[in-house]
Amino acid sequence: MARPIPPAATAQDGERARPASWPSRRHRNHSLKREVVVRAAARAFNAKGFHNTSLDDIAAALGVSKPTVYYYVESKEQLLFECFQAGLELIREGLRSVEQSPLSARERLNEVVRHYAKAVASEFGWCMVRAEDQDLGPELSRHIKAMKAEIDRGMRRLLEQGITEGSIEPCDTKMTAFAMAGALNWIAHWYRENQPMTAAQLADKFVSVFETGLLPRASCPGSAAQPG
Amino acid sequence: MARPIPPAATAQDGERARPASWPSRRHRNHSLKREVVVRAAARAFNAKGFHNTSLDDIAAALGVSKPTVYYYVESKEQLLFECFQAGLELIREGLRSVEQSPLSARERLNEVVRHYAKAVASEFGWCMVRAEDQDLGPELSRHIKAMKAEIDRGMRRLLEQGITEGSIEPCDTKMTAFAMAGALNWIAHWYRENQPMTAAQLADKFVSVFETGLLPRASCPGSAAQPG
DNA sequence: GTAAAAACTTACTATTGAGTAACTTTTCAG
DNA sequence: CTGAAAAGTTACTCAATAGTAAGTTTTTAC
Repeated sequence: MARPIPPAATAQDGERARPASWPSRRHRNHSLKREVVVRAAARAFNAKGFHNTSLDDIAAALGVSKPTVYYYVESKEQLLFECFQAGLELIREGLRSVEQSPLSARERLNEVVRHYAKAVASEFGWCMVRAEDQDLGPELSRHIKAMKAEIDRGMRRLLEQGITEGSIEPCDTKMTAFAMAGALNWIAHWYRENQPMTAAQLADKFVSVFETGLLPRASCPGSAAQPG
Repeated sequence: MARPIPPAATAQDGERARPASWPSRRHRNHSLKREVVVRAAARAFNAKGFHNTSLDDIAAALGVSKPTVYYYVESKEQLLFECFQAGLELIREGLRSVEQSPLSARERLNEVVRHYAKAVASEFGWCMVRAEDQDLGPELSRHIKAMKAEIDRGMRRLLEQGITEGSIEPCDTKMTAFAMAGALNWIAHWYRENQPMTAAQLADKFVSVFETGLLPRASCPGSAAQPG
């Protein structure tokens, strides 16, 4: 009896399938299962919120008992942190991916926005965006804040570069970055309940919203196809 | 002994000072004190989050005992609901305030944005934005969702009108409304910790960010002073 | 002055849920 | 086959806290 965590869950939903057999053979890999646990936690937090989810819930969702969850993870706080981090890491990847790009700053920023939107629409999006730093101890909280600050700096720098090189309209870079990040973060609130489009389509929509602005520009020919 | 809730707290921080003596004389008015309790709850939730705030905390902040809080309010859930509602009501006021306005749809939308930003920067902003509907029963949750939907409809309608009349650049009104609301809601996350400007200044900044967009428009003369 | 209503108190109950101790089963190296 | 390590289990502890019961003080209507 006591069927362990179903290994199918690892490659089950979304995400490109993992190399199938990586560190050691069979399904008896600790870190792989740990990942499954974190993912289950993310889904549970997603559905019911952090404080309304007990570790018994998470265990039940996996078909195991609570101490098994503790066998893989140190505490509930740690579990939240991992979800947090997994989501933020997706965004940081987006920032790194354009570091060497020859595109204009605006196009690079758009690329970051696309990554960002997909990260927030992922299963970790809700945790990343909704988790309160008050639920993490000072250590972990500081770590998360540092990652967030890095993302903010990266976006502002792209805005500044774009303004300097002329691919982005001059603006208050701080407020613009805040507004963009806020709009993107908020996706986590509605996307899971209501998925009228794929994350990629959604990402493109947001790029377009950020680029356009409310003021009419129809009288300005060619502005929709700016160089860069 | 047992000094009751200090009436000074009502007019203590921010917000225009209340008429000082309104419904009945003396400080023995039930609904006035109830308001003080709700406001204290908002501040406490603001500081520590809903689930990390006990009713003992709120009572202590007011210098009374927990059953006194229950004397004014039915449950913790109700307390959250009131905060929620207080914030949303500020936004709805914004929407109503422009209903009869002769301004262009874009200017009316800007006015709504200004109201919205101020509401989110208020002491109820955090609750309104961060409270999870999972923390409210089905009844109250439905009520909140209805109010949110109304706000969304109002913003979309202004966008549509603006596009029709030419004061707003054509766009995907649904996504644009989502992005704007998200950016505004997110203000609640950073404004309380870091208040580099007044709520009014902040509101104007956001109006400007939404209007401008990232695509350069410098080559388009006169676009900054559109009619309407 | 006095009795009833309003406003608060102390001192509980009852539940939930994080985390652990101690024991059992499964897997696998040799 | 076998014993030790890995993976799980049952059955707890213990603290926090939402909410209440029952009694006390304060206010005010008359």
